[in-house]
Amino acid sequence: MENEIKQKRPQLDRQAWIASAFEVMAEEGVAGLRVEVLAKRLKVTKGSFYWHFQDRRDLLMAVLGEWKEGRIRDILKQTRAQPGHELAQIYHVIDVYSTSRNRRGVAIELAVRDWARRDAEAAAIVAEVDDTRLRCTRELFLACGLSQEEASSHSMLLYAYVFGLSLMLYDKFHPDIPRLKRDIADTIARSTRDAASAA
Amino acid sequence: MENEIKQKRPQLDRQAWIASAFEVMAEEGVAGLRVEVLAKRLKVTKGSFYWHFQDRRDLLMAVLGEWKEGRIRDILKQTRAQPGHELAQIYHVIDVYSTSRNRRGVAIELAVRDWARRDAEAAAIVAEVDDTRLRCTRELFLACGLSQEEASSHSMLLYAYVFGLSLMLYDKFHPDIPRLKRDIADTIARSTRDAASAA
DNA sequence: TATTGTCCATACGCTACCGTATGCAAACCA
DNA sequence: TGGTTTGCATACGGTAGCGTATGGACAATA
Repeated sequence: MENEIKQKRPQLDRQAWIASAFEVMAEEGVAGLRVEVLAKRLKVTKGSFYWHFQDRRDLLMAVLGEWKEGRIRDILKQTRAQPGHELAQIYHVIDVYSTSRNRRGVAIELAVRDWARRDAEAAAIVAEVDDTRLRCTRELFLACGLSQEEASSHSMLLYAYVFGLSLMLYDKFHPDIPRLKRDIADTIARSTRDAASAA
Repeated sequence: MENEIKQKRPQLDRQAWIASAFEVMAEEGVAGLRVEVLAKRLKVTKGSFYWHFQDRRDLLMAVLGEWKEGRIRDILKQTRAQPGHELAQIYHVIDVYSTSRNRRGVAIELAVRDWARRDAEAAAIVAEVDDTRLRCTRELFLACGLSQEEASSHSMLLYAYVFGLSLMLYDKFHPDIPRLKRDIADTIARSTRDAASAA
């Protein structure tokens, strides 16, 4: 009876629902995150959903919590530089957080931020994540020799630039986008060296 | 019969619906832009709506068209500098397009861009607007003496920064945000002078 | 083998929408 | 003053979605 493969019910848990929720959020945004749609994806009915979750908001809050933890873990990891290699790490962060290398992550990021514009709890989480990220990159700039103020402003510029880029549609603008991005990364990171060497 | 004031029906036209649609979009995003909700706002029923518009998409396309025209008009206006004052104009653009001075406009901007992520027609419009804006600010940088490549990358950095900032929640990060923004504006605009004077 | 708990299906009521059909009053016109 | 057009109201059918209630299959347990 080899046709009986996978007759075992997957036995869903909250994690499976949450994982699937991230998928839908990346494609459709928070508004598209519907209980019955999600159920169809997982090939069960919403009866299952309401067993694992109290209601839709319960899922949303779980997604939010997981997103926060993941994002904070990630920024800590991406900004952990070997002493003396902080500048390289800055370039690395710019690269990793750019849309081209991280389409799915950016889509989720934008969905969460759009959500946060109308939901206080989501806004609080986003604020925490932003604060953490800003601090982490500031540390890198500080290690490059910038002053507190310079490091703060460069950190904010880096961060705003990366996510701002993900909002734009710029294909028509320039024939060599990769070069453009390199130049911009240089502008953000290199003025560092000027300031550092001037100090 | 002074109680009869304003018994005159406002006689709605497409413009009134479109204007109201922008309001709703700023608050709720495109997903919140529902025919019956809009009708309730205008104190009529959707019978009126379907007289002026073929369907919901008809309204959305009208909104999109108006948005595009307005944005292109605006960037042309904001980047029209008196010869010799291009650098000041760059600072002006950064200021005008920042969230704090233009909350409603930014909200609409984000709503449209969120929409564009899932709708090809909206994406085409956004691409046009982005291209126009990028070219306009590039002209300013060129007038400041930057090379083509430098002007392009600075234009893109300026633009991405401004809209990226509107995605962030950074109140906790720094005690003096205005100063931070000034420093960033200097970084974006001033490296201009370095490059120009170095040339 | 009866019992209980786990996990999901089915069926239901309810609301918010979309779009259509039709009625209707006021304004314009002849 | 009767007819036509304009601009909206009302009523209807249909879908999608939320949350609840309840039943049932299956596994572990006793």
